[in-house]
Amino acid sequence: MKGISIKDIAKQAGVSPTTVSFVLNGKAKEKRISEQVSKRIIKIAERLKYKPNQLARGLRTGKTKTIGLIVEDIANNFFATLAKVVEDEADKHHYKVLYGSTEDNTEKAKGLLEVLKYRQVDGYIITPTKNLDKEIELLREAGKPIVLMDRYFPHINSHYVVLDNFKGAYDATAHLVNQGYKKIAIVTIASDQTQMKDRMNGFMAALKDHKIPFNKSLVKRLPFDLDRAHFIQEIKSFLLSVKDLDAVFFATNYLGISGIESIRSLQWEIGKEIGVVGFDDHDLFRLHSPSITCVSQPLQAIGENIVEILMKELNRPGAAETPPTQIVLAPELIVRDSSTRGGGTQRG
Amino acid sequence: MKGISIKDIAKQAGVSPTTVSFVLNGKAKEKRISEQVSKRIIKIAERLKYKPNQLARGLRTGKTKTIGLIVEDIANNFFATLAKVVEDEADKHHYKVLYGSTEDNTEKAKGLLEVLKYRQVDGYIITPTKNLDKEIELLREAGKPIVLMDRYFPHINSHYVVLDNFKGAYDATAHLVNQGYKKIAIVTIASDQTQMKDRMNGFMAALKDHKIPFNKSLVKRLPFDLDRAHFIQEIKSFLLSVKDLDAVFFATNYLGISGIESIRSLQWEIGKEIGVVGFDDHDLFRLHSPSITCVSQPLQAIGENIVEILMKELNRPGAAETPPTQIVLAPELIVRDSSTRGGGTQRG
DNA sequence: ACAAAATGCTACAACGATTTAGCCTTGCCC
DNA sequence: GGGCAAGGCTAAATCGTTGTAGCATTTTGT
Repeated sequence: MKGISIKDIAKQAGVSPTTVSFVLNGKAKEKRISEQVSKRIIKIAERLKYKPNQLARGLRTGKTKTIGLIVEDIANNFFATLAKVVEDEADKHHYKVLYGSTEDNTEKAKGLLEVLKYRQVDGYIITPTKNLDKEIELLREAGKPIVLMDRYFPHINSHYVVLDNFKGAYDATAHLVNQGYKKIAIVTIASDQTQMKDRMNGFMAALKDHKIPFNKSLVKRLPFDLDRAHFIQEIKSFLLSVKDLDAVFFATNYLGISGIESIRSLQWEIGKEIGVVGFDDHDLFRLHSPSITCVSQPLQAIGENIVEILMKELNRPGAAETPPTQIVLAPELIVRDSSTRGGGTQRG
Repeated sequence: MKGISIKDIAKQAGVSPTTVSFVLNGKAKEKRISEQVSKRIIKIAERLKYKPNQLARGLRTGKTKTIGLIVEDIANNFFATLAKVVEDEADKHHYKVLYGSTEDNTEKAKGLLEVLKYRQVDGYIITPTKNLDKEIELLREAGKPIVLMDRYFPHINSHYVVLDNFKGAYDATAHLVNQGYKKIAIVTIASDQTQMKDRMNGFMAALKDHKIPFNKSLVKRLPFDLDRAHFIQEIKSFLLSVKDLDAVFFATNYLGISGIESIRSLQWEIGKEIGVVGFDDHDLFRLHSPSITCVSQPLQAIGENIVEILMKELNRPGAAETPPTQIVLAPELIVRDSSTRGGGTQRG
């Protein structure tokens, strides 16, 4: 039941716990412990399969070798895949991950931060929610390494790794225009956060650059916390409300999925009657008939960058403030059949 | 930087840390601390936003309020969704979750167990790998609460929550037979673990009960650790190798996805030329054209049961061994177009 | 009025590690 | 042989919390 402690080893080796600690932490030379004693201690430690109690160590050193990962929803493919990358990368540095989902709810996010804080995690990877800037500032002031992901606060000088959402949306929209679509709508999430704003701006910029008239009736903003049935219902009535609708850009993966369902239940032929582009790649987009064009995020690179930045911060000496590393990765537009005018007829 | 400790409160309140601890742990009455002092302490604690250091508490009490969740792959939809349910349920009991992915590799799993152990997690939720029985026994003997999921070891008397995999596969196969399919193949993972064995057995039992001849050429067992391209390649050549193949049952979600890709690259019409049933539901199965029939697991119920059992164990007094709770949940066969002979022609 | 019981609180050890300060030898130099 | 340095180790404090044992003081019972 009780684990092996440093004392047990000390007793068996006939030395003090201090000596054992020195040896096991590789400070034998530095602390002038004889080879003889060192070897004996190491042998005993191995025989007893000694593993230091991380709680005790953490209490003493202030380092828990744990990072907190706050995502929007761990069940979402995008975040789950990222969690895997983060897990793997963190593991290389012997860190473990405590995760939590905010469901884009600021109160939940605050709660998570609090819990992670008093669990003394060493660093944070945060997908922030709307009003989390204050809390993040406080953490940062407390000297805790933080890397924001997916979105960030422009007025906060923090590390972050995000997608070039503007470019993602711009490319998607420009692609639709180049394919000959004239009346392009966007279905997005009602949110002031950077990732959604940038997508919206990218969409509008592309229209403008291609001299396509824009008006507000082409935009549908939905609340984040609808269930699927309501998403579908809202999207359907929106699509029906736009005259001569040509194509639609869904600004998140789950909107894309619900969007496809909506369009299908309207019995419109995707790629023929209506062009579709989604966000984030997904098995569904790849294998749907017709396959769905999408803006794909480089998940591996995102995760690697996040952990790399965090590790650098964690190993940074003392309170030396480093200038924030802010990485904006390029998306890839994966062109598939849903946006290439498969040769079919058009409605209207 | 430094957090507020019990000592800070003690100092401000002019009492001893012991008193503060008693009050803050709700033992004021029991330990006969006056109302006056109690209130004062509580007020100060609130003002300072005191949060107990969980490391220190864990070190002292031996309880970390953390559970270890070992899954096969957190990026897999099935496990990610379950991780969400576990997170939510654990949160209700103020537990946090440390996760890790085994990739079905026993060495990785052992490593994870070790790490979780010396991080003193209170309980474990484990998706075991092949030879993990020994380690699990050891943990159990050490009195650690453990709940296995997705699969279990028949010779180990442990708690577990699994699907009735036999029934899942049986129902799927029987359904195909009832739809008139005669030559039904199975693509599964080469594994001796219960979940795969049961699926295999369910498949065979259904064939037998329906007097459909069985032979080994109808079975393809693939190693778990292939990448998608190789899965597809293997599945394609297998499908081509079976004479008069009618229908195929894919025994895991990722095999189903690769299976669909394989069949499509063979240009066979799913649901018409070949019946298909997959395992675990997925957006792709629901929205594929044609939609894919599948055996669906009750994820919410699985997660709830797991956490419920674990919490019961965690609150169990001392070493009182409880008889293991072993829950086998019924799957639901979701019948869709891929297995209902959409009226099209058949090959051959 | 005096012992016994109840009240209200605290000192201190412990959890398991790390780390600072320092103790005793032994060896060396002149 | 006296002083100094180096060598080889350890005592004890510390991290923040909990919990046992116990110390005063007041109240109660007879």
